[in-house]
Amino acid sequence: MARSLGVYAVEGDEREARRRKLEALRESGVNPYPNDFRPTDTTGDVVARFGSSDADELAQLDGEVCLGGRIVSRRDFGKASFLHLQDRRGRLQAYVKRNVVGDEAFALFKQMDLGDFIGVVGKPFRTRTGELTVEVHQLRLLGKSLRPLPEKWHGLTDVEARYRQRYLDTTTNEQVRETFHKRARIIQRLRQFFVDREFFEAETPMMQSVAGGAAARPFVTHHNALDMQLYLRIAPELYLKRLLVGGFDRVFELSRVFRNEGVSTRHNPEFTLLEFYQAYATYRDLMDLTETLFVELADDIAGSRQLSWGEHQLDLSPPWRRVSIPDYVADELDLSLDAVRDLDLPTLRGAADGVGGLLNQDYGKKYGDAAAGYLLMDLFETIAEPELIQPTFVEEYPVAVSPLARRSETAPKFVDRFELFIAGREMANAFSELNDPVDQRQRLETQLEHRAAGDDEAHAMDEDFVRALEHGMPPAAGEGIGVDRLVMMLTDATSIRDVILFPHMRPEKEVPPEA
RNA sequence: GAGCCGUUAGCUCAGCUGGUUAGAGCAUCUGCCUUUUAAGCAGAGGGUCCCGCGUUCGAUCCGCGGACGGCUCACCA
Repeated sequence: MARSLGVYAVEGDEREARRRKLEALRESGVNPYPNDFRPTDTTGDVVARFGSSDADELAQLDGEVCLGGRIVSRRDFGKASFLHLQDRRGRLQAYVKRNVVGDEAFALFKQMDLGDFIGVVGKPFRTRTGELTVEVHQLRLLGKSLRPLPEKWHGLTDVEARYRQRYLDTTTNEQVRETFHKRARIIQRLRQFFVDREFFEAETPMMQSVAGGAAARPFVTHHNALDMQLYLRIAPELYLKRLLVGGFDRVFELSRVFRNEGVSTRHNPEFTLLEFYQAYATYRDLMDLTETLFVELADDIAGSRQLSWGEHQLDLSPPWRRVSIPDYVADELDLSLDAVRDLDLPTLRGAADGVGGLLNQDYGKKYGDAAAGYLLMDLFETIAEPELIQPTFVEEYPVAVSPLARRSETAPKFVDRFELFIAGREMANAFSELNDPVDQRQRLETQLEHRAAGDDEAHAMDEDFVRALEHGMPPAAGEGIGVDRLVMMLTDATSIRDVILFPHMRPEKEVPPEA
């Protein structure tokens, strides 16, 4: 305790001053935290109504406006003061004069600080400099703030503080608020897009006894009453397909999944995934749908199909480029297309030598075509991904890396699948769904072999899922879209933490205690 | 998980080759100020220089270890 007094003496200084004001208010009978004030307007309403009125027009008004918000700046004079009030719609200047509000209210106002929530009633006018301002007739303290706001000019720029104390970031930085408003609108547009097309919105289990549907490590938890291990889902896929079996032939889910993996500018352990499944469609149909969706979003959110994302200038105008993996690899590395399509391991190994530094890392864990499939993917990613800047559908994936996708009828070692790349990032993953239960069981058993051989990201077996397929699933195509990355693209964010309100952080070593 | 960089007042930042008492602006406190908007003027207070160990007569500064963060890479969406 004595120690913390020393450590936090400085901040305590300002907080001490605010506490004293708080006590003084209470002693004079003022409740510093009332909840009986009802604003009838917002700053946005006032600007919309009076933003184009000149000083004379405003002078002839006889109505009042009533606002609630936080004091985010103030400029004091002896017997008057200007302040800016910020609410959900923006900020507006207010002018407090002692001879208007009265001595008592003005004395109270003098005790108010930056960061306090207040309610004001007053009349709009224009200042000498022409700024729309509310002349305050009455004011109330609605919520006392005991800690200082970040510096007014630079705002809060310390990245760590911005993420850990997002409330300060959003209070201070208008752009950040805008980004999250855009995110909310994107979520709504996504939902509406699928509802409009008669997709059923599903809510499937977040806690699963088998974490299926993707290749990723799950978070593990425990259910006490049932004394059983549960996993946070890594994907909703297997449940959404059960719904295809169950008669919902168009379904989607838009919510959180959890993957126990690294944190980076592109990864957060929990992230938002949109998955949708459409019966009687193929992955090719979903290409068209995806183009339509992205273009609608770009038009609405960014106002253009020409986007700037970090260092890249993007053009989302359809149709987008399509690239076949075996074609591309054979062409770029001057290999026999037949050998590549046949997943000929010696051919691919030889090519890997040429690419350099990419040989047999842990392909020993996999067998036969699987090893060749993984190798082909590594080859492709190494040589092609850096140039997948403009929207590109990459297609023809090896069966081994796609255990839930439908086998191609023309190239049986490949599946009917695409991934969408933009700015080198994977934005979507889609395929014609495997609805052959015999093939599905076999594929998952192969995954189990990989798992037994040490690949802890191999897919798990889900017996009930296979049983569901045995009851019959309509032919369908499904897709997953990484919503956070989509938001990043549409808001020109380079870190996923800039589009997630409360990104994952290590715990602080100590939160400063009460002084 | 690896590499590089960073951490100084509540906030934004200076701080020379290791040398007396670590500075500025904003914020806070006191006084003045009724059209300001990074308001102004005068004054005051506020620091475990991220933590620990070491080197040194002496460390915010150099070395080692650690914590947290950023970027890049790896895994992935």
